[in-house]
Amino acid sequence: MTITQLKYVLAVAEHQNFTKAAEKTFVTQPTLSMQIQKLEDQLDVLIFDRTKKPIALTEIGKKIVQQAKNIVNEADRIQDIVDQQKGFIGGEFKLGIIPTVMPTLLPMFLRNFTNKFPKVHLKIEELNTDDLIQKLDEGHLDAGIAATPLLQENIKERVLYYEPFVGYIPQQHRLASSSRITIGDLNIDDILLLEDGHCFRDGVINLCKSAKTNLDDRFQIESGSFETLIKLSEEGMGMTLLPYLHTLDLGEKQKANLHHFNDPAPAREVSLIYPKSELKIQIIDAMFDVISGVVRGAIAYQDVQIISPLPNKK
Amino acid sequence: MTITQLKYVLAVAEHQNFTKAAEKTFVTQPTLSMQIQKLEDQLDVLIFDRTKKPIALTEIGKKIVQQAKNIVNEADRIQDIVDQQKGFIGGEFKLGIIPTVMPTLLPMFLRNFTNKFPKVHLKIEELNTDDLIQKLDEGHLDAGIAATPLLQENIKERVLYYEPFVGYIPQQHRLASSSRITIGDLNIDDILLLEDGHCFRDGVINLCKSAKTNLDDRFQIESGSFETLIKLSEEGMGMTLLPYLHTLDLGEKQKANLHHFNDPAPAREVSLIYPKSELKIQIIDAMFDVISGVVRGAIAYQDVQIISPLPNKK
DNA sequence: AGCTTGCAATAAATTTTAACTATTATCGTA
DNA sequence: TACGATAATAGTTAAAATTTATTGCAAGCT
Repeated sequence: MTITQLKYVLAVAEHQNFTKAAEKTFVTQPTLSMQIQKLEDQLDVLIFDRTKKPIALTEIGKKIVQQAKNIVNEADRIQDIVDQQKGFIGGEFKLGIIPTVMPTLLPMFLRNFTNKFPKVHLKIEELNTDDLIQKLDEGHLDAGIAATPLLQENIKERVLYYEPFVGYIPQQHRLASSSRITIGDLNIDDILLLEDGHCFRDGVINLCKSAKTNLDDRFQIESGSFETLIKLSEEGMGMTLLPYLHTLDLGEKQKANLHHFNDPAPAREVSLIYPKSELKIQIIDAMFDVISGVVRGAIAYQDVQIISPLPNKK
Repeated sequence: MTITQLKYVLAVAEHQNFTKAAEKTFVTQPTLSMQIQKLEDQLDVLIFDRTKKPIALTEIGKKIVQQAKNIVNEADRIQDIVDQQKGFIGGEFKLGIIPTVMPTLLPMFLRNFTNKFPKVHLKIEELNTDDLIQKLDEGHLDAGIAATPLLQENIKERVLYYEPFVGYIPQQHRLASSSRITIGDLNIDDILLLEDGHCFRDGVINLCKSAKTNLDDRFQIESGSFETLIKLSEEGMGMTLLPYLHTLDLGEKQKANLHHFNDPAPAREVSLIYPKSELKIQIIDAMFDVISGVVRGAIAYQDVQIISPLPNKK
C-alpha cells in the first residue's frame, strides 16, 4: 500500500470516474486502474463497485476512503511541520471567498499580503458558502472567507470583523425621512434582495424575522449584485440593505441615501474559515493577521448584533 | 514521500543504528541510507544527526518521527478495517504479560483461545509493567495484561478481574492464629517481597502504606518468584502475600497457611491494556471475552478494595 | 602514529514497479 | 446493430527501489 495508491482511490471516489480522476491526478487512466486493482488485490477486497454507473464505492470502500483521507492528510502535514520549523511561508494557497465579500475585501488586503509573503502563490476563487464548505471538506481549498457562524463540524472559524448592515433608502421611500433606522422599520416585502444562494440574502431575511418560509412564490426582483440593487432601488422599486464595506465605494449622492441602524446595529460576522486539520496553518495565521490589520482601520466598531447567515430550514 | 520511507525512519529512530534497523526491516543497510536521504532531500531537512554516536534525531526529526508514527499507524488500520468487515480474526498478535500474572492466567485461557481463534498467531512475552507500556507505545505489542490503573495517556484499559491478595503465614508467625487478617495487621518489615520491578511488589508496599520511601538501604530478602517466597516463608523468614490465583495451585499443606483478608479485601485490578489506536481491536475484543469468561469461574467475588500497582515516586 | 573495528555513505548492477501507449472489452443506448 | 463512453488488459519503457561490493570515517587500541 502506498500513499499514491490512496490518493488515486480518493480521486476516483470523488469524481466517480476513472478517466476524470486520471486527468486530475495527472496520470493516465490505466495507471489508476492498475494501481487501484493492485491495492484491492493486496487488501483482498473490492473498493469500487464497477457494475454501477457511475462507478460507486462499496460499503467497505467507503470506510477505506474515510481512512485514506486521514492518512493522506496526515502525510501532507509532514511538509507542514517542516515548513513551520523553518518559518517558511510559501507554496500554493487556495482561498475561497463569498461573492458579497470578494469585491470589497480583496482589494483591501491582496496587495498587502502578496508583498508581505511573496512566496505564497494565492489562488482565489469566488464561491458561495455551500460550495466553500464542501470544497474545504474535500481539501480543494485551504481556507475561505465567509459570513459566520456556520456551525460546521470540521471547520474552524476565526472572526475577521463584524460588518454592519446599512440601509440604502431612496428619497421617495417611506423611511427616507428618518436619519437612523431600526430593525422594526424593516418590511421584507419592500427590500430588494440578492438572488438565491447568497448568504447575505439569508442574513437579510433572518434580520427581518420573516415568518414566510417561502418567498419564491410571489413576485420578487432579485439580483446578483449590489450595484443592480442600488439602481433598482433608485428607480423606486424599494429599499435595500448593503454590507458596510460596500458603502465606502459609493458616490456622494448615493451616500446621501444611506441610513445607518441604531445601536445595536445588525451586522454580519465575517470569518476566515479553514479545516480542523489546520494544514497550512502558518499561512492562515499570516492571512488572518494581514486582513484583520487592514480591516481594523476601515470599520469603526459600534455596538453590533450578529445576524446568522444560514438559511431557514424549509 | 512513501509509507515505506517513513517506516525506515521509524526503525532507525528506534534502534539508533542503521545496520540494526536494516535487519529489523528486512532490507540492507544501503537501502535505509538511501531512502532516508531521499526523504531528507525532498523535505530539505535533516532528520538524523549523523555526527552523534549513537545516531540521534534532530529537533525537527523528532517531530517528523512523531507524525510518521501517526501515519504508519493510520495506514496499518486500513488492513484492520478490511479484516473487521470480513469478520476475520487472525494474523499475528503480540501480547505482553507481567510475570506475576503469566503463570496462573496463561494456562487458564491459552488453549481455549487458540481453539476458538486458530488463525490468530499469538506471540506472548513476559514483561514487567514499564517495558510493557513502552512496547505498546512503540507498537511492538498489540496488547498486554497488567495490573491497573496505570494512568497512561495513550493506553486503554479493560478490567479482566479483581484478584484479592491472600496472606501466606507460616505456623510460627505472630499472625498465624487469626483465621482472617486485616490490612492493619501487616508490617512491611516482615513481609517477603518480590524483587524490584514487579508491580505486585509495589502493590504490596502501597497496601502496607509504608512511609519509608526507600526500602533498599536495609537488609531485605527478595526474590523473583512466589515459589521462593513461600519456601523462605516456611523457613521462618516472615510472611508473604500472594495473588489469589496463585493460591489455587498450592498443595493442601500450604493451603492451610493461607489467610484471607476481611472484606473489603485488598485486591489488584488486572486488565487487558492496548493502545488507544485500537489496532487489531477485533482480536482484543475476542481475547477479552475469552479471558473474562474463563476467570469468571475461578474468582468468587467478594468485596474488594483496589490497590494501585504503581511505585511511589522517590 | 598506525592499526583495527564499527558504522554509514557511495558506486554500480539488478530487480521491481510505476507509468505510458495502444488496444480490447463491456456496457448502455441511439 | 452500431456507436459512444468508459474501464480493463497487453506490451513497452522509464523510473525507482534494492542489492552487492566498496569506500570513507571516526573512535579506540597497541
